[in-house]
Amino acid sequence: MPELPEVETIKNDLSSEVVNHLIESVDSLDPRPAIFGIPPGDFAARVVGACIEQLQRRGKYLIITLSNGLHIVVHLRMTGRLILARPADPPSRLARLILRLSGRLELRLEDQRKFATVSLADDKGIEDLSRRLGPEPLSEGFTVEVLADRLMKQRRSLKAALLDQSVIAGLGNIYVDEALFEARLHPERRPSSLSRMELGRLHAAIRRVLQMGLASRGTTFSDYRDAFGRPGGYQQHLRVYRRAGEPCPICGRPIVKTSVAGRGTHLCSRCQVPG
DNA sequence: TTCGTCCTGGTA
DNA sequence: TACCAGGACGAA
Repeated sequence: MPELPEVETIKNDLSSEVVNHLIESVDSLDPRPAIFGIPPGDFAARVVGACIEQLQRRGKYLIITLSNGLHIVVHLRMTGRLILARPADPPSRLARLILRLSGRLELRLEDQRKFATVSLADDKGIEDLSRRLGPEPLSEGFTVEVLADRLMKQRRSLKAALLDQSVIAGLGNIYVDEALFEARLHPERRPSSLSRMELGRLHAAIRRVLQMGLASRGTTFSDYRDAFGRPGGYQQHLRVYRRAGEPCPICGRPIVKTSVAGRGTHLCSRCQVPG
């Protein structure tokens, strides 16, 4: 599941490889178009001939800025991958969209479960997208005060609030479970019940797990790969996610798997006490 | 605010 | 063979 650290890793990998390359042609390989809002032919007509100027990440979105003023917006959802390849490399059966670039380079969107989305946006479209999303948790502006302000308005569970991209951008199920364990907060706590000290712990935990995930180049269970097709390494450092039955690294009690906000949720029932 | 939907491979 | 995994969005 590509979350902030995974998308950031892909963005960094791709930036050094595809910036200043021309899009020479586009191949849409799925009868059900991966491209949202525009017929595949129109998509090709609007991007072929443009140069890739910049790659950015906003939340879990990867934004490819072109020389013609348009942006290709990619969301990998659960199983999407953006892989760099050479034309001679045989395409994976999972390939859905191929951008053929100058310099005999290809950028391929592969997706087992076909949830990934690609769309085209102008500057205003990117502004609208960004406005819909909450703050970037690794930015300087993401202070304890900002976190407190955004959580105080929430009435649902802490986990549901943290998964909402309009509250904070970039967190998904893995890093939310890890951050809540790190902060010793139960996922079903009401956000408004958090003390100043607990908010401080949560703020530090969110940043810490994301930074560690980034340092490990993301988390791979089965699907996630970086732009070169390599798995990440953070799964070896996870403390609760997918570790049900294993001893809590702090107190030794078995990690429990339950369901919160409709998502599989992993926690230590001794270290993370409901408020 | 919660649930169903999209989708397919892996697992019980 | 049925169910589970889950990001985002629309419906109830």
